[in-house]
Amino acid sequence: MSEYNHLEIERKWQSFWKENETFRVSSQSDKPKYYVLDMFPYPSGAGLHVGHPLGYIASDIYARYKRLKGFNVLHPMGFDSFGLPAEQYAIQTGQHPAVTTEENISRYIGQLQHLGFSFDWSREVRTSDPGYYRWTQWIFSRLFNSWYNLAADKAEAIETLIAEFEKAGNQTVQAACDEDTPAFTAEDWHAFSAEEQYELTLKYRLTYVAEATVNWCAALGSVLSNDEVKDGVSERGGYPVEQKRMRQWMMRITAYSQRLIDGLDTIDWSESLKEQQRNWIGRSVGALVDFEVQGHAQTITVFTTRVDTIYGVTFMVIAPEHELVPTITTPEQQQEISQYIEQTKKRSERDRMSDVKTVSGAFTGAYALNPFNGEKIPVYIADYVLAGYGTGAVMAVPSGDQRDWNFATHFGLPIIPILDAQKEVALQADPTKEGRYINSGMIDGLSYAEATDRLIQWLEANGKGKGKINYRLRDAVFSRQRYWGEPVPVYFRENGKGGTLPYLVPDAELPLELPAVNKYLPTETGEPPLGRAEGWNYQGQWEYELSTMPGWAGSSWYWYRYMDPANQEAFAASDAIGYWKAVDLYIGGTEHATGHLLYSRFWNKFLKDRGYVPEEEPFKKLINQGMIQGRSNFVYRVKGHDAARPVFVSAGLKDRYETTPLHVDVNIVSSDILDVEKFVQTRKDIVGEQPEFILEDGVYKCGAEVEKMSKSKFNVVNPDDIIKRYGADTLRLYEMFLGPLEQAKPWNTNGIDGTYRFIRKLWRLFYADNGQWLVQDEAPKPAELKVLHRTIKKVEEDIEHFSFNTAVSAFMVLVNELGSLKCRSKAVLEQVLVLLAPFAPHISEELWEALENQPGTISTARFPQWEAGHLVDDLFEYPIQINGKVRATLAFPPDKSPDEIQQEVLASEAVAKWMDGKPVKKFIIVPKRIINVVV
RNA sequence: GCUGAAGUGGUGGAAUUGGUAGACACGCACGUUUCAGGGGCGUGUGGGGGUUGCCCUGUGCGGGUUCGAGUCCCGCCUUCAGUACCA
Repeated sequence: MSEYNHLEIERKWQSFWKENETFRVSSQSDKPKYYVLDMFPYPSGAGLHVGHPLGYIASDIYARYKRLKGFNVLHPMGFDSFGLPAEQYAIQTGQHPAVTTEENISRYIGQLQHLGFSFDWSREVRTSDPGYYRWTQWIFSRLFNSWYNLAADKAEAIETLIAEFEKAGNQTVQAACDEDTPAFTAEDWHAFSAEEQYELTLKYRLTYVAEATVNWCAALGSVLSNDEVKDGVSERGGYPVEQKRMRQWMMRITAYSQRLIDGLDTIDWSESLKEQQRNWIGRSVGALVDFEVQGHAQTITVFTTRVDTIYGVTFMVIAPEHELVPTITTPEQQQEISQYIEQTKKRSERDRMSDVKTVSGAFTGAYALNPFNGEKIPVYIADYVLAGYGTGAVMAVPSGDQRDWNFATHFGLPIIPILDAQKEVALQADPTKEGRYINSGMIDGLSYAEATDRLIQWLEANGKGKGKINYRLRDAVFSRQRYWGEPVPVYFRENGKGGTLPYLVPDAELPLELPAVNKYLPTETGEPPLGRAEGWNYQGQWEYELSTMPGWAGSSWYWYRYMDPANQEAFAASDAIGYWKAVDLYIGGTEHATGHLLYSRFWNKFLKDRGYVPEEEPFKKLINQGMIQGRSNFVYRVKGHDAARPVFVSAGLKDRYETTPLHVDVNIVSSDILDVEKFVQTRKDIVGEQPEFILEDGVYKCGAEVEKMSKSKFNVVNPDDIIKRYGADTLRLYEMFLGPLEQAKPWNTNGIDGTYRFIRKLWRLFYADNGQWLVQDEAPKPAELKVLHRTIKKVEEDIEHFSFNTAVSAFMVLVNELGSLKCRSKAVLEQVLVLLAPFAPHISEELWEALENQPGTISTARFPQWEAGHLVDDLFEYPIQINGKVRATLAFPPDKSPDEIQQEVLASEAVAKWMDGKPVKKFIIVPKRIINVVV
């Protein structure tokens, strides 16, 4: 083939790779391993758009590069195939989600293959395969059979906990457990029935059942996790979400809070992503302080990060939901309190968030006593205190906290300054930690750090409180009231007291397969869809759990399955895990920061604790590719015309009319100029019978705006069309060339011709326009070697830094220069192909094959290793600055000593002319840069 | 409010981390090719001036350090992303 035909070449090599299983990788090799992973996609019905492949192209370039560098590279792909859209579609059409999913996956695979990715498809996984979710269920069972030993700071088998209970009850055990766990001794334990003992262990297991306040989305018929709720509405669909108490499966992720924070320091992720996780976990160091309530036996415990402000406390505020509210409210205040609680309940979460300015609250009539000075302070309730954070009670310090200050001002409560460095606290709060304490009893005159230590010591010595680290992270809700997800491998058996207890389905009986149902909706009694399944019970008598696992279950361990995807005995064989260990490079979007990426780290740490995997962190390095946004085009319809005879005005003239902008399909717009004919043909719905177009400069220009790429905005660009027109190699290069990988950018095809031109220029280094073969077995010219090795070095560095856009630029320079040098040398052009193979694999393979097939040349190994680049410099030209201005240029060999250079420079006529006979004050040589002379 | 990132030509973006700012590409202009074309090739292209193998100016704004600053320091402004009655 002597003409560049991307369609033919790409088809040829894609089937070559497929038939030869070129990218199949073994888990046994003498080579060093490298694991490159993409976040696997949910196979949606819309197929891929040009934004999706961005990360896959980057990872593919890196994987191919690593192979050329002699690594054994694991680079798999699979599908996160449980999810909402297939189920919604099933509800509408009755088609089983498995069918929809299968169709979508086939389409995805086809599209991915057309991009020329080097995935090892023999390792493909799908989370909705029973052979896969068997092991998701198995991991769930391991979590159920584990507890978190705080003393050892790791998860252990539940048996070790039971052994402790038998020896010493639960008083010496340090464990992460439910707050309502009662105390018992070894004797108590032995006196309990088997069911009672079992029930107690449920309070310690890492996955457990609880009555939890959950985000209930009625429209979706399911609960959502906190990260699936955005601004009080569901992330998918934007439906309203309300708080509801329901029985739920929970994951005790909070046991891992500190380790999830600490682990961040050991991994190579972007600072912003780590920060997002840190904020989500929300560690705050502070203290618990017990306040006695006057006239009551109970105390109210508050959490504070500023114990040092304790002498500035002038009142206390507790959440309306606080358990002591009914107890401490005085009869006189009863009505006001009830009214306030009623009013709070009516306000949705969203209202509470949007309305942060209004001060509201109610006095309970009760007084608490400051443990340090016995001061009597009134106790209020207010909705700015959240029941779910800390202890649901705060000590209010109006001089140091603006919210407390607003509250105090509104209710006429006193404000006491506590630091000499505080600004006038009558005007506003000053949260400073500077200066020395005043009005502060035992800490008067101390600094912030001294005071905090002293106070916590006092609290602990007097049993009035203690230092405490608090986390914002909540245990994760693990139930979804949906059909298309992994069944929870649990059934319920009577406990002999009228209730039921959850028991695991034995491992040998996994997978617990998803049963058939007649409809994918909740039952009439409000049970999840699985309630419709006939005979859905264990051994014919005990009902299975009816909810399924959340979307993140299957994705929280999938990288291990790729290591050994067909294994029937384990989620992956230990020698495969021992070989691949963890993901070296993970590429994906930032939207999973507080979801998938956090849960995966949690499960990984758990699996490590229980000895199933070797590494504490699953993803060593993470790159977030930026989203490719759509660029929408608009036409402007003039208002006030008959719908059958609409008038459209070109963007430049639209200000002269009253217009309605309408999205127009970007695929019939080129450089913002509308293909009017196609528009009229394809959009009968808006053009009517006789549309009129007001043109400018003879064409109709569209308006444009950057928006998210979406079908409804008519701005989706399909990679298939681009591949057809320009080829996958061009698309790959172009997406990389578009800008830095991690940066969000709107899609445009403005520069794609330049990339296509580059590919054809490369082709013309090998074949002349008339199809004649140009490459000869001749010695490379020095200039060719120079530019070649400069490029190799640059590209190597760029790939290692994921700066693919500049690497592509370097290729363009290389090909331009070799073109003008009329390079014919086989040795040089071979290297060019190796260099380019990760980026544009099809054309590289094709030209490599052509090289091999030329008579008279010795066939070498198919794609040898990447040869390290080295600089070939005979002379280096230094611009010479005299007092800041470049006045001359001199060339020196790279090994010349600085002293010799200095002598020669000063001796040279060109320089002396500008120095005017003045003495040299400074002489600076920056190697390979510049020479600077100051006189 | 807090946290993180970023402001460079008409456009996307480079700049070896303190060393000739604007690489590479798009766009545009001119030229060229027996070029039908939106193709190929070449030249030019930050702004201003000019005696046209020259000068001045220039990286959001204002200062500073340095022989030398897009890059470092201080103070502002703007944009994007995440997050928030978190005690």
